Amino acid sequence: MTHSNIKPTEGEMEILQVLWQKGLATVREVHEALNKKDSGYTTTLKLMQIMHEKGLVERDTNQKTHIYKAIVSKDKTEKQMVSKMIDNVFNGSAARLVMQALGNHSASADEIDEIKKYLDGLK
Amino acid sequence: MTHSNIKPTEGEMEILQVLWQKGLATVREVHEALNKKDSGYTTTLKLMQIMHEKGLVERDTNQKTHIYKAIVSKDKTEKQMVSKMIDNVFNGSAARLVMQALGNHSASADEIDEIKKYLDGLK
DNA sequence: ACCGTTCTACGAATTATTTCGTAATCAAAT
DNA sequence: ATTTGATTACGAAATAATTCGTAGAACGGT
Repeated sequence: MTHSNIKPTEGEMEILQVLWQKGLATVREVHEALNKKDSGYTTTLKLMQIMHEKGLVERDTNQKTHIYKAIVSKDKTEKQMVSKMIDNVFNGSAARLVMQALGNHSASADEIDEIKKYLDGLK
Repeated sequence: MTHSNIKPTEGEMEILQVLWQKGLATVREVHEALNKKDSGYTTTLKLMQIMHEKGLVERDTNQKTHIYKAIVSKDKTEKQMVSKMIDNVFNGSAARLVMQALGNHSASADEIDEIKKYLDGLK
């Protein structure tokens, strides 16, 4: 691998979610989006500063209120997390993960159809 | 929920894998199964002792060498981890997780067929 | 009985992650 | 100008997870 193995922590992951969804956001916006009653504003701020050091996000500091943006791609990060779970939890079998996901999480008939279509497309 | 929300750490998860696979195992056996060059025997021991305190595993201490066994069910634990990931990473969409898992290289044609069969069975 | 090996117990060091308190800065409103 | 409120920076405490060192008990072979 030439490139960084990103491993966002759980807290960082939550923040990334918000950034991916919003595109651009201030710390305040992120903090309110995840409305955590258990932790304060400066906690979110600190996390985002650390994420900046790690290169997970970039920010525009021209204004007093900085504007953040995810650098890591949603797709890549998701793939990585899924890969890790397949390895760690399902001994490398993607199929087992899929079945566990479907058996459990009351996938709707629509979702199932969608997945079948997707599977057909794979061949 | 009446019942415990188990959240094995990553290290604990690795050990559970081994226990699920072997059924019964000593610390030594577990430690060699995960052949970590980066951490010693007593680390594995300590982890397993902590898992015992947490009620993740039980052990037979009649012999000098204790024999461990997972208490938490493989299926339930897997479901929980998958659920958590669906919520945390895929905003509640099982389908998105599935597609991300399959979009990966990791699924072989055989696996895909297996999944399709499984999907048919769901209806 | 003794020695060498293997095991458990467990405190403590290390590392990672999250959380907060406080100071300094800036902007807006009075 | 002064105050008020929102912001960043950042050290440090709090919490969680991993790792190790060492002591003591148990076992097997000689």
